[in-house]
Amino acid sequence: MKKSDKIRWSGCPVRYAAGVFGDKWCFVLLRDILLHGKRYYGEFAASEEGISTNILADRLSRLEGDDMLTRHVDPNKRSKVFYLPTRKARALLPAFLGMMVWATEFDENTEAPASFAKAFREDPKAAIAWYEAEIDRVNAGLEYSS
Amino acid sequence: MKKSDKIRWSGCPVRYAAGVFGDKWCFVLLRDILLHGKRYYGEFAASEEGISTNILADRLSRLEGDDMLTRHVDPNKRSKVFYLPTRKARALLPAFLGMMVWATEFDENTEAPASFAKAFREDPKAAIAWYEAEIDRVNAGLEYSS
DNA sequence: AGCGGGCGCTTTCAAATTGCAAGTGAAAAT
DNA sequence: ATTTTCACTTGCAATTTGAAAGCGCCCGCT
Repeated sequence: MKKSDKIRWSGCPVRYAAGVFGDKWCFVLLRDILLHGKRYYGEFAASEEGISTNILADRLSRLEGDDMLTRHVDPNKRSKVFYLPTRKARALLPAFLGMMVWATEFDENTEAPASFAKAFREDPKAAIAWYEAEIDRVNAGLEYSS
Repeated sequence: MKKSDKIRWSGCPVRYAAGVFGDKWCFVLLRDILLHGKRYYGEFAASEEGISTNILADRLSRLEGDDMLTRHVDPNKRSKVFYLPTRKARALLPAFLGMMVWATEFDENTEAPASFAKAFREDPKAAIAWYEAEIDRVNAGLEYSS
């Protein structure tokens, strides 16, 4: 069960967003899926941040329940599982990239190249389209499955 | 002490953003400050979501430590305290509004009017400017203080 | 000057969540 | 047939949360 019994974490757009990904681990999972081309459970588990597997499983199923991801058994190796971003998750890209621009400006330890923020500010639509195409490219190698 | 000992929650822009406001309560506090014109401790405490005061105090000081807010004693009534958003917090507005557009599209229980998303999509800069002006307007009534 | 109330926290303690480590069971590889 | 890989699940200690009560300062009243 979720906390949604006490307060409806919907209604207000900000509260809704907080309910879906207002959590460190959901944040980095969405990053891995939307920006780093990760799809397999094992790839998420190996993330630099070191998420533990119980939390990983929990967050993946929450995101699936919130219609952000769909789960698929790899047809070529049925012991492996991958997750694909839904349209809803992909629609977060503009906001996500906006946050990245912000972080790039204010994090003095940022490792993001200045060119990224510059490109996004000059032509946000093009930057978004570029990441969308990346997502499609990664998905293309997997999408002949249930 | 913070969790930053084990993993540096900076470097990667998404991880940095998650470190600063990847938390339900920081999310709603920033909403209240950036979008709802709240400034006083008492106003935050009275938020619809019902944050408890220990968490509120903790999050306010975290946000202050992350240079998102500055704390001020009300010169007219020195038992009251208000918080002002920094330039860094205000710079989140574009990303924040982008998330709101997203939530408005996908939350079936949204209470946000369709006109909001429409206005933002048609002229994001104008929408941002409008909220910036609101923030200035609210601050104007308070900014003759330490 | 004294006193009662409002206000911004801080403390207390139980309950929920997290995180590490060690399973488990199905499927692949050997 | 046996081992290995893989995606979780479980057990348990440690951290975090949340509701409620407490504390100290400031203000307004008398």
